Amino acid sequence: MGMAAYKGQVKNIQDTPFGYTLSVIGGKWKMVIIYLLAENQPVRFNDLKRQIGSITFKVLSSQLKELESDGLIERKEYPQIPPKVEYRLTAKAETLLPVLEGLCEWGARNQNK
Amino acid sequence: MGMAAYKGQVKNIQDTPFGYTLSVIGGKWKMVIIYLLAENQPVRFNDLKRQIGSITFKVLSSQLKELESDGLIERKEYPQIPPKVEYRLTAKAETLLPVLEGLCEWGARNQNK
DNA sequence: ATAGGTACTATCAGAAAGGATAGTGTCAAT
DNA sequence: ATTGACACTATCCTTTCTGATAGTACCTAT
Repeated sequence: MGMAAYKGQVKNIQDTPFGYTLSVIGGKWKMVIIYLLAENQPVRFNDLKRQIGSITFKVLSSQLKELESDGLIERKEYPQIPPKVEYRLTAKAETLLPVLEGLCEWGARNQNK
Repeated sequence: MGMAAYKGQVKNIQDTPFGYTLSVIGGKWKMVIIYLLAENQPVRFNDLKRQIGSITFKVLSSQLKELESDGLIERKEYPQIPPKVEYRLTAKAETLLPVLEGLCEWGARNQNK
Protein backbone atom coordinates (compact mmCIF):
# COMPACT_ATOMS: atom_id res chain seq x y z
CA MET A 1 0.00 0.00 0.00
CA GLY A 2 1.06 3.59 0.37
CA MET A 3 2.39 4.47 -3.01
CA ALA A 4 0.29 1.85 -4.70
CA ALA A 5 -2.38 4.56 -4.84
CA TYR A 6 -0.79 5.66 -8.10
CA LYS A 7 -1.93 2.60 -10.03
CA GLY A 8 -3.89 3.68 -13.05
CA GLN A 9 -4.05 7.23 -14.27
CA VAL A 10 -3.53 10.16 -12.03
CA LYS A 11 -6.10 12.91 -12.30
CA ASN A 12 -5.55 15.07 -9.25
CA ILE A 13 -2.53 14.48 -7.09
CA GLN A 14 -4.43 16.32 -4.37
CA ASP A 15 -6.56 13.22 -4.06
CA THR A 16 -3.66 10.85 -3.52
CA PRO A 17 -2.14 10.28 -0.08
CA PHE A 18 1.13 11.79 -1.15
CA GLY A 19 -0.59 14.82 -2.63
CA TYR A 20 -2.49 15.34 0.55
CA THR A 21 0.64 15.20 2.68
CA LEU A 22 2.43 17.63 0.42
CA SER A 23 -0.52 20.01 0.41
CA VAL A 24 -0.31 20.05 4.18
CA ILE A 25 3.44 20.49 4.64
CA GLY A 26 4.52 21.77 1.22
CA GLY A 27 4.28 25.50 1.83
CA LYS A 28 7.54 27.33 1.92
CA TRP A 29 7.42 27.88 5.68
CA LYS A 30 5.15 25.20 7.06
CA MET A 31 7.84 22.78 8.00
CA VAL A 32 9.82 25.49 9.72
CA ILE A 33 6.77 26.54 11.70
CA ILE A 34 6.03 22.97 12.73
CA TYR A 35 9.59 22.45 13.81
CA LEU A 36 9.71 25.62 15.88
CA LEU A 37 6.44 24.73 17.55
CA ALA A 38 7.69 21.24 18.31
CA GLU A 39 10.73 22.75 20.01
CA ASN A 40 9.04 25.24 22.29
CA GLN A 41 5.30 25.11 22.54
CA PRO A 42 3.26 27.19 22.89
CA VAL A 43 4.52 30.09 20.79
CA ARG A 44 3.03 33.51 20.23
CA PHE A 45 2.69 35.17 16.85
CA ASN A 46 5.42 37.80 17.03
CA ASP A 47 7.70 35.34 18.74
CA LEU A 48 7.38 33.01 15.79
CA LYS A 49 7.98 35.86 13.39
CA ARG A 50 11.17 36.83 15.21
CA GLN A 51 12.44 33.27 15.23
CA ILE A 52 11.84 32.75 11.54
CA GLY A 53 13.28 36.12 10.63
CA SER A 54 12.61 36.70 6.96
CA ILE A 55 8.92 35.83 6.79
CA THR A 56 6.36 38.64 6.50
CA PHE A 57 3.27 39.09 8.66
CA LYS A 58 0.98 38.27 5.82
CA VAL A 59 2.68 35.06 4.85
CA LEU A 60 3.08 33.85 8.42
CA SER A 61 -0.54 34.62 9.06
CA SER A 62 -1.74 32.72 5.99
CA GLN A 63 0.49 29.72 6.67
CA LEU A 64 -0.80 29.52 10.24
CA LYS A 65 -4.38 29.67 9.04
CA GLU A 66 -3.79 26.87 6.59
CA LEU A 67 -2.06 24.74 9.19
CA GLU A 68 -4.96 25.36 11.51
CA SER A 69 -7.60 24.45 8.96
CA ASP A 70 -5.64 21.29 8.13
CA GLY A 71 -5.80 20.39 11.81
CA LEU A 72 -2.08 20.59 12.51
CA ILE A 73 -2.04 23.49 14.92
CA GLU A 74 -4.33 24.92 17.54
CA ARG A 75 -4.86 28.61 18.02
CA LYS A 76 -5.81 29.88 21.44
CA GLU A 77 -6.81 33.49 21.84
CA TYR A 78 -6.78 35.28 25.16
CA PRO A 79 -9.27 38.17 25.13
CA GLN A 80 -7.09 40.75 26.81
CA ILE A 81 -5.25 43.89 25.96
CA PRO A 82 -2.69 43.79 24.54
CA PRO A 83 -3.92 40.69 22.72
CA LYS A 84 -2.30 37.34 23.27
CA VAL A 85 -2.55 34.34 20.97
CA GLU A 86 -0.81 31.04 21.44
CA TYR A 87 -0.13 28.38 18.85
CA ARG A 88 0.64 24.75 19.55
CA LEU A 89 0.75 21.46 17.66
CA THR A 90 -2.19 19.08 17.64
CA ALA A 91 -1.93 15.33 18.14
CA LYS A 92 -2.25 14.92 14.38
CA ALA A 93 0.83 17.06 13.90
CA GLU A 94 2.75 14.99 16.42
CA THR A 95 2.28 11.93 14.25
CA LEU A 96 3.82 13.86 11.39
CA LEU A 97 7.06 14.56 13.17
CA PRO A 98 8.74 11.20 12.44
CA VAL A 99 7.92 11.61 8.76
CA LEU A 100 9.45 15.07 8.74
CA GLU A 101 12.51 13.66 10.47
CA GLY A 102 12.83 11.24 7.58
CA LEU A 103 12.73 14.09 5.06
CA CYS A 104 15.37 15.99 6.98
CA GLU A 105 17.68 13.07 7.37
CA TRP A 106 17.56 12.18 3.72
CA GLY A 107 18.18 15.82 2.88
CA ALA A 108 21.11 16.04 5.26
CA ARG A 109 22.73 12.99 3.71
CA ASN A 110 22.22 14.06 0.11
CA GLN A 111 22.34 17.82 0.13
CA ASN A 112 25.96 18.30 -0.88
CA LYS A 113 26.47 15.62 -3.45
CA MET B 1 19.71 15.99 14.62
CA GLY B 2 17.70 16.28 11.43
CA MET B 3 15.30 19.03 12.20
CA ALA B 4 17.75 20.65 14.61
CA ALA B 5 19.03 22.46 11.54
CA TYR B 6 16.35 25.07 12.20
CA LYS B 7 18.02 26.43 15.33
CA GLY B 8 18.54 30.13 14.95
CA GLN B 9 16.99 32.17 12.17
CA VAL B 10 16.06 30.72 8.86
CA LYS B 11 17.22 32.67 5.85
CA ASN B 12 16.69 30.31 2.94
CA ILE B 13 14.81 27.09 3.47
CA GLN B 14 16.55 25.86 0.34
CA ASP B 15 19.70 25.60 2.42
CA THR B 16 18.16 23.40 5.09
CA PRO B 17 17.98 19.62 4.72
CA PHE B 18 14.22 19.74 4.66
CA GLY B 19 14.18 22.46 2.04
CA TYR B 20 16.54 20.48 -0.10
CA THR B 21 14.38 17.36 0.07
CA LEU B 22 11.26 19.32 -0.78
CA SER B 23 12.98 21.06 -3.68
CA VAL B 24 13.78 17.63 -5.07
CA ILE B 25 10.39 15.95 -4.64
CA GLY B 26 8.05 18.89 -4.23
CA GLY B 27 7.05 19.40 -7.83
CA LYS B 28 3.47 18.59 -8.62
CA TRP B 29 4.37 15.45 -10.57
CA LYS B 30 7.74 14.37 -9.29
CA MET B 31 6.51 11.90 -6.77
CA VAL B 32 4.19 10.33 -9.32
CA ILE B 33 7.06 9.98 -11.77
CA ILE B 34 9.32 8.42 -9.18
CA TYR B 35 6.64 6.00 -8.15
CA LEU B 36 5.88 4.92 -11.70
CA LEU B 37 9.57 4.44 -12.41
CA ALA B 38 9.99 2.40 -9.26
CA GLU B 39 7.16 0.16 -10.41
CA ASN B 40 8.34 -0.63 -13.92
CA GLN B 41 11.79 0.51 -14.89
CA PRO B 42 12.91 1.51 -17.42
CA VAL B 43 10.14 3.64 -18.88
CA ARG B 44 10.02 5.58 -22.12
CA PHE B 45 8.79 9.14 -22.45
CA ASN B 46 5.44 8.63 -24.13
CA ASP B 47 4.78 5.64 -21.97
CA LEU B 48 5.15 7.78 -18.88
CA LYS B 49 2.90 10.41 -20.38
CA ARG B 50 0.20 7.85 -21.07
CA GLN B 51 0.42 6.44 -17.57
CA ILE B 52 0.16 9.80 -15.90
CA GLY B 53 -2.62 10.96 -18.17
CA SER B 54 -3.20 14.61 -17.50
CA ILE B 55 0.36 15.92 -17.62
CA THR B 56 1.48 17.87 -20.69
CA PHE B 57 4.63 17.22 -22.75
CA LYS B 58 6.21 20.38 -21.58
CA VAL B 59 5.65 19.81 -17.91
CA LEU B 60 6.69 16.16 -18.05
CA SER B 61 9.80 17.15 -19.93
CA SER B 62 10.78 19.83 -17.44
CA GLN B 63 10.10 17.64 -14.42
CA LEU B 64 12.26 14.89 -15.89
CA LYS B 65 15.07 17.35 -16.52
CA GLU B 66 14.93 18.58 -12.95
CA LEU B 67 14.89 15.08 -11.57
CA GLU B 68 17.85 14.26 -13.76
CA SER B 69 19.85 17.28 -12.70
CA ASP B 70 19.08 16.46 -9.07
CA GLY B 71 20.54 13.02 -9.65
CA LEU B 72 17.35 11.06 -9.11
CA ILE B 73 16.85 9.66 -12.58
CA GLU B 74 19.07 8.55 -15.43
CA ARG B 75 18.27 9.28 -19.03
CA LYS B 76 19.57 6.93 -21.68
CA GLU B 77 19.19 7.91 -25.31
CA TYR B 78 19.37 5.40 -28.12
CA PRO B 79 20.51 7.08 -31.36
CA GLN B 80 18.05 5.44 -33.68
CA ILE B 81 15.00 6.29 -35.70
CA PRO B 82 12.39 6.55 -34.40
CA PRO B 83 14.14 7.87 -31.29
CA LYS B 84 14.12 5.92 -28.07
CA VAL B 85 14.86 7.27 -24.62
CA GLU B 86 14.70 5.35 -21.40
CA TYR B 87 14.40 6.70 -17.88
CA ARG B 88 15.26 4.87 -14.70
CA LEU B 89 15.89 5.64 -11.05
CA THR B 90 19.39 6.14 -9.70
CA ALA B 91 20.70 4.62 -6.48
CA LYS B 92 20.15 7.99 -4.81
CA ALA B 93 16.47 7.82 -5.71
CA GLU B 94 16.21 4.31 -4.31
CA THR B 95 17.21 5.63 -0.89
CA LEU B 96 14.36 8.13 -1.14
CA LEU B 97 11.67 5.50 -1.57
CA PRO B 98 11.26 4.68 2.15
CA VAL B 99 10.86 8.37 2.91
CA LEU B 100 8.19 8.70 0.24
CA GLU B 101 6.45 5.67 1.67
CA GLY B 102 6.33 7.51 4.97
CA LEU B 103 4.68 10.52 3.35
CA CYS B 104 2.12 8.33 1.64
CA GLU B 105 1.27 6.36 4.71
CA TRP B 106 0.74 9.41 6.81
CA GLY B 107 -1.41 10.87 4.04
CA ALA B 108 -3.46 7.72 3.75
CA ARG B 109 -4.16 7.68 7.47
CA ASN B 110 -5.07 11.34 7.70
CA GLN B 111 -6.59 12.26 4.38
CA ASN B 112 -10.24 11.92 5.28
CA LYS B 113 -10.39 13.35 8.76
C1' DA C 1 -1.00 10.25 -49.84
C1' DT C 2 -2.38 10.21 -45.18
C1' DA C 3 -2.22 8.94 -40.51
C1' DG C 4 0.27 7.70 -36.64
C1' DG C 5 4.26 6.83 -33.75
C1' DT C 6 8.93 8.57 -31.51
C1' DA C 7 10.67 12.46 -28.29
C1' DC C 8 10.49 16.34 -27.76
C1' DT C 9 10.76 22.20 -28.04
C1' DA C 10 8.66 26.83 -28.35
C1' DT C 11 5.47 30.29 -27.33
C1' DC C 12 1.87 32.31 -24.93
C1' DA C 13 -1.38 32.48 -21.14
C1' DG C 14 -3.26 31.95 -16.59
C1' DA C 15 -3.07 30.59 -11.76
C1' DA C 16 -0.92 30.29 -7.46
C1' DA C 17 2.48 31.49 -4.25
C1' DG C 18 5.10 34.67 -2.00
C1' DG C 19 6.71 39.42 -0.72
C1' DA C 20 6.64 44.76 0.29
C1' DT C 21 4.48 48.23 2.49
C1' DA C 22 1.18 50.50 5.15
C1' DG C 23 -2.36 50.65 8.49
C1' DT C 24 -5.78 49.15 12.67
C1' DG C 25 -6.92 49.61 17.84
C1' DT C 26 -5.59 49.49 22.50
C1' DC C 27 -2.50 50.02 26.25
C1' DA C 28 2.08 50.85 28.79
C1' DA C 29 6.27 53.08 29.22
C1' DT C 30 9.31 57.17 28.56
C1' DA D 1 3.42 63.50 23.07
C1' DT D 2 5.88 59.86 21.01
C1' DT D 3 7.33 55.30 20.78
C1' DG D 4 6.72 50.58 21.06
C1' DA D 5 4.40 46.11 21.84
C1' DC D 6 0.60 43.01 20.53
C1' DA D 7 -1.71 40.44 16.55
C1' DC D 8 -2.92 41.05 12.88
C1' DT D 9 -5.46 42.77 7.90
C1' DA D 10 -5.45 45.03 3.30
C1' DT D 11 -3.62 46.19 -0.98
C1' DC D 12 -0.66 45.79 -4.58
C1' DC D 13 3.09 43.70 -7.04
C1' DT D 14 6.43 40.20 -8.65
C1' DT D 15 7.91 35.68 -9.25
C1' DT D 16 7.15 30.94 -9.96
C1' DC D 17 4.52 27.15 -11.48
C1' DT D 18 1.55 24.92 -14.49
C1' DG D 19 -1.12 24.39 -18.70
C1' DA D 20 -2.80 24.76 -23.69
C1' DT D 21 -1.60 24.62 -28.25
C1' DA D 22 1.18 24.08 -32.14
C1' DG D 23 5.15 22.52 -34.42
C1' DT D 24 9.81 19.76 -35.59
C1' DA D 25 12.12 15.72 -38.02
C1' DC D 26 12.04 11.19 -39.35
C1' DC D 27 10.08 6.66 -40.16
C1' DT D 28 6.37 2.86 -40.80
C1' DA D 29 2.02 1.18 -41.97
C1' DT D 30 -2.18 1.53 -44.74
